[in-house]
Amino acid sequence: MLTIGTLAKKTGTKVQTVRYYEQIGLMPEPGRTEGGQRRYGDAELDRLSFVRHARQLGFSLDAIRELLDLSDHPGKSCAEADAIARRQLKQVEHRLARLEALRTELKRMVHECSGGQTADCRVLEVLRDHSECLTNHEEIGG
Amino acid sequence: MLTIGTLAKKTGTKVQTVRYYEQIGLMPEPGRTEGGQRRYGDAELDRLSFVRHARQLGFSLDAIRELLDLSDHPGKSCAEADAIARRQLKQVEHRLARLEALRTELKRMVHECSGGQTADCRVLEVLRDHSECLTNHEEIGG
DNA sequence: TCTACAACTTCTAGCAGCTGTAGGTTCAAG
DNA sequence: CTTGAACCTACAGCTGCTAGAAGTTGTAGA
Repeated sequence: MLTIGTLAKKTGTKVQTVRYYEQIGLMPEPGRTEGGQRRYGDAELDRLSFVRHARQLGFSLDAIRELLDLSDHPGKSCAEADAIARRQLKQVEHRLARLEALRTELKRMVHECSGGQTADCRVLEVLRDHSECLTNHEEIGG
Repeated sequence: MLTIGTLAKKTGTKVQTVRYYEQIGLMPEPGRTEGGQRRYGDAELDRLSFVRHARQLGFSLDAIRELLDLSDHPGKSCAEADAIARRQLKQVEHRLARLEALRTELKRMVHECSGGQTADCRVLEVLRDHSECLTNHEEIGG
């Protein structure tokens, strides 16, 4: 039986985060000691590892909820899990494209800065005048 | 003189966001009509455009605050603005590297999914077992 | 067995950067 | 003068945690 601290350490999670996952129903309510402290078994360890790994791959908590549900029903079609992963892949590729455009623009800004006074700063100038950009970056980006 | 709605439309911002920027001191308190409605001039339009453009390039509101301050003092050295932009470029490049690793992993997951039952789903399997990953993705990523 | 103290407990608030809603007021066109 | 879109304030909510306060439990060493 693992304490919440041990479970957290084993999965690279903060204790508060484990409790948060329990609160939002992503982790089950675990058994407790007489004094009221949480104790976990291997099933919970596996589940939390799954969650953390999916988070590392950028899945949202909602997506993870779906994936966990699918994982809990081995007879279901794999298609749904596949769709979720594909959706995530699309998102990642979309963000990649955006970031690449941003990198280009930032590089250009930085490159053109001659190091004088802010009155002539290319960085500020580009920010002031959108028309100087080579790419469109309409969406909020990060 | 522009209403807040017109200002918002011209800069691709939501009305609430403009008020939010005012609240956090990123935008100045504008003049008001007798009835209490905000009215903006060209200076505010320029400033908001600057802010939005910087947001699109992924700068944080704090970074933007600094950039605005530099922009307001044309005699200052350009070095600070340059440093902020370089910092931002570094962040973008870091995120790019992460996302590229994620894309690789997601592609592999999706590619290997044969479309059967969830019991044999590669997507879920990979999530369950981190050791199947080719890359390390320790940080939270997206 | 006692003591010390790390680790646990709940509760609440805060972070970024907005976004949405409720309930009311103002402005401008017809 | 009426209508109704757009404005006003104030505050709650979003994601995914994270930090702090104030108090309790578990366990190792003396």
